[in-house]
Parts: sequence; C-alpha cells; structure tokens
Amino acid sequence: MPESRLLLGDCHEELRRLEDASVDLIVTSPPYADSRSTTYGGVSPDHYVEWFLPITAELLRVLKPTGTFILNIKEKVVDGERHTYVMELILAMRAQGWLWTEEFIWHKKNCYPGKWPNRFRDAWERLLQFNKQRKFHMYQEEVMVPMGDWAERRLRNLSQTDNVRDPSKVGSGFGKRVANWIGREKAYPTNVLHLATETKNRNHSAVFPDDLPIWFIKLFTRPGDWVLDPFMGSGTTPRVAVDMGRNAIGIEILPNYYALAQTAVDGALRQTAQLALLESGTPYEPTEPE
Amino acid sequence: MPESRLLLGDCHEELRRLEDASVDLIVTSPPYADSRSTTYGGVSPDHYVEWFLPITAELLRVLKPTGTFILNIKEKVVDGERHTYVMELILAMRAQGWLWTEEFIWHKKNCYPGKWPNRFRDAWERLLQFNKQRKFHMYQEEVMVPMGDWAERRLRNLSQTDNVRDPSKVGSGFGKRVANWIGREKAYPTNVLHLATETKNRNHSAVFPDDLPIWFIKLFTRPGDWVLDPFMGSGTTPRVAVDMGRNAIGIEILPNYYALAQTAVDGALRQTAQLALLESGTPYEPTEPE
DNA sequence: GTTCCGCATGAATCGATAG
DNA sequence: ACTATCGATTCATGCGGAA
Repeated sequence: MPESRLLLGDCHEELRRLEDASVDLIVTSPPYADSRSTTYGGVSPDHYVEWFLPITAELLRVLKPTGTFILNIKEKVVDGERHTYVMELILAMRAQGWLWTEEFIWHKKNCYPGKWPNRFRDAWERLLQFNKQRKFHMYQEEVMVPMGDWAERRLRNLSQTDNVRDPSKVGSGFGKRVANWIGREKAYPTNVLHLATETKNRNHSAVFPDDLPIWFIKLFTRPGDWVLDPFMGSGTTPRVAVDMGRNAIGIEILPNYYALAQTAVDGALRQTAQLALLESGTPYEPTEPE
Repeated sequence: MPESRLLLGDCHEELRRLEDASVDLIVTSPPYADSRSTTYGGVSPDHYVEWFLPITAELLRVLKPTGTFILNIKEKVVDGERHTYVMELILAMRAQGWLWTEEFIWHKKNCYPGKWPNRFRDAWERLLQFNKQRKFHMYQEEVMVPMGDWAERRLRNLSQTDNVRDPSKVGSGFGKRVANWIGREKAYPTNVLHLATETKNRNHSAVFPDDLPIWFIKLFTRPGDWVLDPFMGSGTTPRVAVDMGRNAIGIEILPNYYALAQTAVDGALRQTAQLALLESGTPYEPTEPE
C-alpha cells in the first residue's frame, strides 16, 4: 500500500524534517508573485527570488540524485512589462547547484478572458524541469500517446485510464481500453502539454488539473517511489500520487487547505485498497523496482 | 506602391544606414547560437549576448517610439542543460532601454522528429515582444479568429436577430446588448500561436513559415508602414511585407541568400503592381513586368 | 440514453478613482 | 508622486437541467 505523509506548516521549516536524498520527484506550483500582501502566501515580485531560494535549497537536499523537480510558474505583468523574477530564479537556482534541464509549456486551452489595448489573453505557463545530475530516471514509454485521428482527441486528456479508478469500470472497461491500443502506432509526446484548467473545484483558488501531476509522475517515477509537493494546497499532487501507487509527501501552511488535502488523500488511499482487493483478492502491493 | 530596400552586408554596419525612428516593426529570427555553424558562421552560446547586444542597440535606435520588435529565438541544449543566453539577453536588453512587453509561444505542430533518452522533441519557440514605450500601435481586430464550439451553437439562435438588424447602419438604438451579440463569432487570439513549420525547402537553413511574420505584420502595422528584418535569409519577411502593402527593409550577409531574397521580393512587388492595375480599372495586359 | 442549451467561473490586466 | 482599490472587459469549459 502507498504511504502518505501530510505536514501542516511553513515548508521552510517542515522540509527540514525530511531526510537527505529521499524523494524521487518534486511537483509543485508555488504561490505566484503578487503585489497584494494579504492573499495566500502573497510575495511581492521584487522579493520573489530571495523568498523562494531557501526553499529550493532544501528541495535540492531532499531530492535523490536521480530525481527530478518540476516547477510550475508564470511571471505577472507589472507596469506593462513581464516581470523578470522567473528568469532571475532560474539563474539563481543554477548557482545553487540545480541543472536547468528543460522547459515544458503548459498550453491552457481555457485561459482567463479579458481584453486590453496592448496584450492578448495569457494562455500558457512554464513547467521548468530541474535536476541534480545529467543522468536521471525518465520512463518515456509510460507517457507515449497513440497516433492518428483517433488519438487526436485522446491527446487532450493525457491520461484518462490511470485517472479513473472507479472499481465499477475495472471489469469490462479497462480491458476494452487496452484492446483499443493494441496494434496502434504510438509516438513520444513533445514538450508542449495541452490541458484545460480545472473550473469545477471551488475548494482552492489555484488548483492545477489532475492530468498535470499525473503526467509527470508517470514520466519520472515508478510505483513505490516518493513524490513531494511542498505547496500542496487542496492536495491534488499527493492524491493522484497515491492513486498511482506512489508514496506522497505534502506540505501546506493553511489549516483549511490541509484538512481538504487530508480528506482527499485518505479517500484515494481507501479506494486504492478496495481496488486491490477487487482485482486480485490479495492486499495491494506496489511493484518492486529491481 | 510598397517600396523595398534590401541590403547586402553585416547588419552591424548596414543598420547604421537607417535613420532614427524610421521603422514600425522589426521581425527577425537571428542565427541561433552555434547551430547552423556551416552556413552562418555560428556564434558560441557563451558569447551570444555580447555578439547580439550591439545589434539590438541599433534596432532600438531605428525603431519608432510606437513600434514593436519581435524576436524569434530558442535556447540550445548544452551539456544536457538549456543554455541561459536567452534569459541573459532579455535582462541585458532591458538594461539597454527595451521594455519586455510579452512572450508569445510558437507551438510548432510538426516539430522535428527524433528521440533522446532524457528529453522529448522540442515543439515550441519563443517570440519575444519588445517595445520602447508602454503605448505602442496594436491593431488587434486584424488577427481575430473564429470562436469555438460554444459560439457556433449560440450563433444559430442569433440568426433571427441577424436578419433583423441592418448590417451597414450601427447605433440605431438597438442598445448595447445587441451590439455585444453581433460579432461574437470571432474572438481575440491568445499569446500561443499554433503554426506548422514550413516544409518546403527554400534553400535557407532555418526558414520560418510565412504565417509567422504575416501575423505580426497584421497585428502591429498598417499598409504603408515600414517593416525591418536584419537577418532576412531568403527574404520571407520582406516578401510577405510587400505582399501586404507594407514597405520592407531586409539585411543579409550571405550573397546567395541575398540573391534569393531579391528575386522573391521583386516577384512580390510585380504581383502587387499587377493587382493594383486590376483594381484601378485598367484593362489587364499580360505584358512582361520590367 | 442522447443531444442541446443556459449559466457560473476562473493564477488576468488596464485605467480611473481615491487616499 | 505613489500606492491601494474597483469596475469593465472577455471566452473556453464543465455541470445540471431540459427536450
């Protein structure tokens, strides 16, 4: 059975509880810079880098040498210009010892509306990939996508099969879906992800869609690995992680979000246990890496 | 009639021939660091910024205060990492006096094939927008796009209203609501451009598709404005510029590309002249253009 | 069971107004 | 002058109810 460890507190301090080189994947979407100081973790754009650097130092410590850090972030407009704190952060993290391996693009199909005289709607965010070494674990076959017209629609939902863990669909539906894939050519994806933002979830103001952490968890971890989100919010990352048979660590500073995350992760753990019983009649056991 | 001015030489020097504040739009795709070293005598990534900064200084001089500079660029992978010269360039250009207004994403729908153990295919490039002032010319209506499915259903209900209204006379007291409904079949685009790369070989090592300069020329200029490409290659930018009734300046250092560009732009100018004759009512004469 | 329609809701940004 | 707040603008998505 997957384990989960949810911590209530400031991740500056809570991260110190974690052991060196104990995490396989970090996926997080920190509070974006905001001029307002009263909002959730509001940090001014001009002080964003100095606020975030102590945290990335801890993340560098807890990440395994073969692990990966995925950072979802986007710069705000300040005085008609894109602010430069994201670029400054990348440069500072490299000085800290991180390798800036890649930048994925999250294309937000349903971006915020609006009209301005000097700019269009912002429909993309950065997904920065950092590593400790040039060699890291990457399981590319896990995120391969089928080709052809039929696949075009599936490309939108990057991983529906793993997302849906409804036991009622296990018996017939899963086998059918697998059958659809047999005999079809598969292709590796690119570094551009097409996903819509979640609009249904009212609990958290800035949830990212389930498919985002799911995709990176499939790509960079195997069952039994440890996934960390130091700004878990309502718990999207740890919830889908345990759904996928990974162990999860989540940190949240606000008690009400922490409570939401606890409920969500507990539910996912119970579902995983039930599913294991249905499928094999034996308790769930994650696949052991050799 | 549109004018064209093609210069053969190093743009370091040729740009000095241009007057201050004489250009409305600069669109260019400079030689990327170290790639295509055989054709362009590539610049090493570590020296890219110092090589490019004197050119951007000249571009800042020749651009009108209300003009825009669109820079198509992407960082190369060096030692397993994305190089940081693009970020350093942005920071240096801001110190030079440029405003970094926006970053568009060019999503390349048919990106270069290939497979690597630690990264996926690169399917996007940066389109950096720089300006001299917060206020600049932008003609957003020129690039509006059809709306999605949601609007198509709405449009059926609108057909009755459409029949009632007088399309040519506006403001006859129908009120704001009708005005809002009308024209709802088109929406403003976002800052993500979905364009395929040009498959036709134009004898240039890195052509960008016609649609790319066309889109920005429509967005940031009007007929009669001046468009500059200091690295025109085989002349894509000046060719489509004169096609669209704009005046074009192009600079190219290699004689064979310069010759290709001359031929292409001359052809476009002749076509524009013939079209003008047709529209002015003069009978068509299949004579050879001079 | 389908398809269709109405409606709420966003990691937004600008410009004007107020302190 | 400089900061804080507010209204106007806008569209893809998913949900719920209806035909």
